[in-house]
Amino acid sequence: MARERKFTTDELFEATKQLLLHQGYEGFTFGLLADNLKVSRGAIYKYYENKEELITNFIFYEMDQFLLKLKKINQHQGFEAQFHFLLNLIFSYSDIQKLIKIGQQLPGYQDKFKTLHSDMYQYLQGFIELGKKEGKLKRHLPNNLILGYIFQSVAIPNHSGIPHSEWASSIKEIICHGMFTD
Amino acid sequence: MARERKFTTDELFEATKQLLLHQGYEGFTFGLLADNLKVSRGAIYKYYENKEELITNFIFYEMDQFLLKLKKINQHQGFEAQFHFLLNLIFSYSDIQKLIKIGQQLPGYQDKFKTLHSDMYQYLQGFIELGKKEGKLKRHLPNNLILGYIFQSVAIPNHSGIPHSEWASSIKEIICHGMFTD
DNA sequence: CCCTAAAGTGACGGATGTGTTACTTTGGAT
DNA sequence: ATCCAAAGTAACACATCCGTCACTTTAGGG
Repeated sequence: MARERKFTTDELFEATKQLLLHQGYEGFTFGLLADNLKVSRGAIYKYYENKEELITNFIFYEMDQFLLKLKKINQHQGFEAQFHFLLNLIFSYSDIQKLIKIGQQLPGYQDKFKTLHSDMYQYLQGFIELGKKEGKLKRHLPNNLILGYIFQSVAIPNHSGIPHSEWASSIKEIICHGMFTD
Repeated sequence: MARERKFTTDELFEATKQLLLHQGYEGFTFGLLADNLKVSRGAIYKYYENKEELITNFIFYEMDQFLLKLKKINQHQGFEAQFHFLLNLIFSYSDIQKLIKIGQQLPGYQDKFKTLHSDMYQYLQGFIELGKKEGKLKRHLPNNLILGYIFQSVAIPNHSGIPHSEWASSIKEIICHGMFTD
């Protein structure tokens, strides 16, 4: 009963993601996006009223995906297992941090993103507390610093082309035991 | 022999810095900048041909300032002293990482920034090697990961308002000895 | 086969940013 | 007092992006 679509929502979101990561919020335009999808600009307006609505929808979608997987952390028994699950998850969603920061730029949504972000941190407080209770994590370190530290670690640029597995395991080691020998 | 200026280069650079950090490269405009300086847009064109030239000049200036201080690292004896000097320096220049990333967006200057960046890393190789030679740093960790890690650590957002001194010393501890107890 | 409704197009008017230029202001030198 | 050159202004022409709207295309149901 209708004409065939020239792009799917998945393709739209993927193109949006790439553009956002490479151009940032201000550099993102429907023109570029339409070019990417080989479609006219007007076609996108059939689905989203404006750039803000599209980006908001997209980033909330990405965060939902991430939170969904994050909540599986409780399926793992013991702090150590949860810790490795979390690190692997963050590595596989290494772009999410950047996207959240872009989301915070959205006019009128700063609050929503702030609460979403702090909800996430809140949700992980239990994980941190478990680590401290099990005597694995140093008690005197602020919880939010520990979490921020873990999330930030994936953003370190790997210019020198070190293989991913070596890179990841090195980071894990520094997070756990530091870069000093003693 | 000339009229009094309404803004100094320092004021211009400071306003540029704030705008760049808050709006990003694409969101930065001469209009906003002129408003900030309470001056007409045209006045800025008396000194810089366009936005790209201004931003390029500004970021190179900032990096030069940073590199100048960085080179004082050799005035400190021993790895440990150099390590704390570097960390304190990075904390006091916590914006420079963001600015460098913006610089990498400058069309036609990616290469220049890449080499500048890798020069900086190159310059610090000696420092890392010293740490390894003194037996302080773990030998098997890639040098560039260690450096990237140190530089990245100041970017962790301190939302919960923990005092700077506690924040900084906690970060130092994690970098050195990790967040695990053993 | 024809009609319909969803999908897509292209051109519009408005807003904003850019770089230029002719103009005015101003302070020191003669 | 006058002149000049640097400093600043304001308006212009140009480009880009935005959101809209009247239009065309196309697949499926009757």
